[in-house]
Parts: sequence; structure tokens; C-alpha cells
Amino acid sequence: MHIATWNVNSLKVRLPQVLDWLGSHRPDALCLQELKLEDAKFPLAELRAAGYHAAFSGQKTYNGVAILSREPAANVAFGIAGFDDEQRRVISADVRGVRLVCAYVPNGQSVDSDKYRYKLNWLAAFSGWLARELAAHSRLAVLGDFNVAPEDRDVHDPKAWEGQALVSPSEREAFRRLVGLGFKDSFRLFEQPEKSYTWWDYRMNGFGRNLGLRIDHILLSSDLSVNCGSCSIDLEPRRNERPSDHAPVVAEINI
DNA sequence: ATGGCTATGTAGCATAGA
Repeated sequence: MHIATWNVNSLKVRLPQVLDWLGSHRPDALCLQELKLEDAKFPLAELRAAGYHAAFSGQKTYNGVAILSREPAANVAFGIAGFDDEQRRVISADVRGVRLVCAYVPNGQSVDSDKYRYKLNWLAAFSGWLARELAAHSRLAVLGDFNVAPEDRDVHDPKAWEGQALVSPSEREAFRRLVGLGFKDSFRLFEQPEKSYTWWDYRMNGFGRNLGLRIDHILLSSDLSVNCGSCSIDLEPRRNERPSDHAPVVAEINI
């Protein structure tokens, strides 16, 4: 079973690339973030024609998440139970007996902003809810744009980023606490190339110079992680014309 | 170097992203 996550930064703009990618990789499930479109404009027919079902939670202009799957998803749920949030950032569903949580964690902007406080509150609520989800689903995967680079090796220039949003100690602590509920960062289960990142700034030829951050992750519960055969970042779509600023991450689970 | 680039909403720029 192959599962993947990709922040597409507008599904409207990136739809041809998503369809291409689905065609060449045929994942069992693909989690998308930053759809930036309302549900009425979700390209269901095009995805169905490509052989994929979709569960989605969209929003005009901002946010929006979806789970695409070859087999229809079951038990679709929206948001974080017990945490009221206008922003469409979480969708969950069962695909082939695995509980998938697709998440778009807030960016946080800067550490002295309201958005940063919202991010930390959001992560606390997310962790509390995931603890309950983990108790209910032994086969649980959390995929998405976490907007946290967990360690200095996930940052192209740790000195330059020190103390900023995405790498600040409080965010990293929140990420560690979340993983500590009983997950593995699937990417770190394996030997990986140095300077592996999933996001690069559009400006200053960030991708060409590999000035990136690893902020998109696939977290696996113990029952899944022991059966994880690989996890890798697919750099190819970042080389496309009009690319998303994020690259997809793919994990293979032998179940 | 507080710039640089992209997408959206909406009509010349503002906001957001990371």
C-alpha cells in the first residue's frame, strides 16, 4: 500500500500535475493540502476519470484538504473533534483498513503574532484529539503539511532560521509531543540523503539552490511503522512548470 | 538587502504563505 501527501498550493492551478502524478505513481491514497477552492469547485469528475475517489473539505482562497483514494474512503470525518475552527485543515477517512488523517497545520507567520498563538493552540488540540484517535485506531497514519521542521538537519540554514516560525523551540516541542503519543516519523526510519527537504521558497531560486525545509511528514502508528518499507520525497514535481512550492512525500506500507 | 515569488480576490494592490 502506497500513501502520500502533497501540499499543492491551489488545486485549480495544480490539477493537471496532480492527475499526471496519480497516473504515474498510482498511490492507494493521496492527501492534499491548500486546495484553495470551495467544495462546489472541487474537480471531482476529473479525478474520477483518473480512477480516484475523493473526500474533501474546501474553503475559498485559503486552506482546504482532501483524501484521494483508489478505493472509496469510509467513515469520513472533518476537523478536530472538540475544537471549533472555521479553517478547513483536517479530514480523516479509512482506506483499505488504515485510518488516514490529512492535516494542514497553521503556518504561524512569526513567533510574536496571533497566528503563532493560534498555531500552538491548534497543535495542542490536534495532539489531544490524536491521542484519542490512536486509542481507537491501531493502524493510524497522519499525513500532511505540519509547518514544523523537527530538527536542525531539516533546515538548510539553521542559523538563519533560528527562533523563527516553523523551527522555534515551542513548535518543535509540540511536534515532539505529538509524535511521542505513539508515532514514528516514517522518513527517519530509513537512511536518507543529506539536505532532504519538502518545501523551497519560490524566491531567489530556492529550489535550484536547495534552500529548503522538511515540513511535510508522514507519521505512522506502531502497527503501521513496523510494516513500513520505504519513505521518500519525490522531487520531480518541483521541477515542473508552475510547480507547487512543496514536494510530495510517499510511504510504502506492507499490509 | 525587510527584498525576492506565487496564488487569490478583485480591478491596482492587499493578504497570505513559509
